[in-house]
Amino acid sequence: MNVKPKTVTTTTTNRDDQLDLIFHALANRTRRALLALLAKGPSRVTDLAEPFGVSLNAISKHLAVLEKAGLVSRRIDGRVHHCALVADPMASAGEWIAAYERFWSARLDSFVDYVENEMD
Amino acid sequence: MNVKPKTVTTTTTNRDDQLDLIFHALANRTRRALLALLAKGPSRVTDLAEPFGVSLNAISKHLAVLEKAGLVSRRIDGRVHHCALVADPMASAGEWIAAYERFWSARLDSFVDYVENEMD
DNA sequence: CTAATTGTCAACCATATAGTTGAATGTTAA
DNA sequence: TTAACATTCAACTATATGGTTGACAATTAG
Repeated sequence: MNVKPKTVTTTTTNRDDQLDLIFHALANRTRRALLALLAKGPSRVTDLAEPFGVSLNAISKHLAVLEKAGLVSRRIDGRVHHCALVADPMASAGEWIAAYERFWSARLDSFVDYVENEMD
Repeated sequence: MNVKPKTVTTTTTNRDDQLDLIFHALANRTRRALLALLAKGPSRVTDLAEPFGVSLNAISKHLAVLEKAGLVSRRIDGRVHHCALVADPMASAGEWIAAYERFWSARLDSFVDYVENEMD
């Protein structure tokens, strides 16, 4: 008796925490642009910062936010940090959004119906 | 010459502004829960607030954020405000995310390959 | 060894967020 | 007409955000 498990498999962060972090990370255009850059391949912090009109420090902070959301990984090689895109967490966000797909496909469907019946 | 158009079709908010608003709106679990409620049908503000352990005012503010992002519409009928889900803007966010799908489908693909070749 | 490079840390600032309480507005019901 | 109801507005608090500058630690190059 009283054998309820102590390790509750709390995945450290539950789904809501994770979605909070991911959506928050995506809610900034500079961070989205950083992800777009990383989609072209891994890159050093300085190179990532170069296209933006803000300080290296600001980019460093943005990368920390992305890292916390699991969207960026980092390999430290001497003094240079190589950052890489980790898109997997976006799948969670995408799935969450996809659950609402039927609510916006309706309009499209009626447009399709309209087009399909236009020959009448 | 010098006939460049003056009305640049600035849709008042450009795509980045819109994504900022949408992702920010989604980056809060209470607001996501509100959208989930509204997915079941339109609802009055008071009814929306009832399941949450926060003040009506807090919910009122969350609804304002969702409205600003275009995710909620409101029909005022006397003293009661009827809120409804407007999922369409989610499509933009979904499309943005979908552009990264190939970066996480890789893993899934190799799993599919593995399964498909398991008979060898 | 010294100097330049890479990147973070620390402190600071202005603004935004999420929440509160209390008052105000408008609407419906008794 | 008065009282209850449905919401927002206003003011306030605590914390987070995005940015800055300057210092620091570590690595590499001259």
